[in-house]
Amino acid sequence: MGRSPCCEKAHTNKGAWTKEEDERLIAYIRANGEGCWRSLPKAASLLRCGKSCRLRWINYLRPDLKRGNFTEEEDELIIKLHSLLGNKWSLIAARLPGRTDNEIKNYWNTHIKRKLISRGTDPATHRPLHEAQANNTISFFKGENKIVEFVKREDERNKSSSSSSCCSSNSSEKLLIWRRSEEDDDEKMKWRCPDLNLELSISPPFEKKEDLCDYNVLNGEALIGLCFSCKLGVKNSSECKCGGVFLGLSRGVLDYRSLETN
DNA sequence: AAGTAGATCAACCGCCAGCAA
DNA sequence: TTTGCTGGCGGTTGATCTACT
Repeated sequence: MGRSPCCEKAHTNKGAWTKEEDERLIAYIRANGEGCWRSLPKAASLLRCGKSCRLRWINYLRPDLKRGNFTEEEDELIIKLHSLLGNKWSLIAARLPGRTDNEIKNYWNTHIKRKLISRGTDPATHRPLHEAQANNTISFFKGENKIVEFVKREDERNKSSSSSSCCSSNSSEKLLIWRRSEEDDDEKMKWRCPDLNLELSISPPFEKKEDLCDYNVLNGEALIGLCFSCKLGVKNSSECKCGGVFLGLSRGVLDYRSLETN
């Protein structure tokens, strides 16, 4: 038995939206807010699937969308976030105000992939192309799920919290690489990246600094004092331990050197 | 001007997680 | 615990645009 359709397909329009449909959808959401997408088409007199309405609103009609070309800063932020989160477009989009997951996904596939390849970087692994080709079993590092879970959790928390931030609220963020080894709460936060090959020509040796909640190494310089959550660029984090000392994105680089391996 | 190839991006599809009954 | 519904997500498609011959 097949899956039942999300809505009545026989009487719905498909393809590009007309101006009139857009206007109806905007008018309805302005008047009633984003409610139940399934019932919205009928309520708004639209011959569209609820999913289609949601997509149209989120990706195109929402008033807070930023249209136009991506800036160089946005490019770099996307690259950094992708290197950390993988193809989690919605999480990446959450850190680029006014951009949608669909937009970023398209932009990645049409522009950034090529840009990285031209730099000699494998867009899938963010490692030098010749290494990626030499290694047939490329995998994203195993810490990814922990990171994604953490970011999702903090995003959810921030949605329901309007309290002041312990960290910078500038969301063109500050994604820095971190290392984390919690001695007292290891089930919750301890993670490693054991399958990362750190024998990289670009990598100076890992240098351990004691008695700091976190740090990373940037261009050979130790950046001290950032907690795990701040290095993720997560606002209002319950995990924040550093008190919000924050470094600008312009200084942030994804640097696997600081990820300890076992 | 016409044809073609490549690039772009809006929209669709199917899967999955969360939730309620 | 199971089932069905819904919203959300990522992958993919295909219509349209642009550059080139």
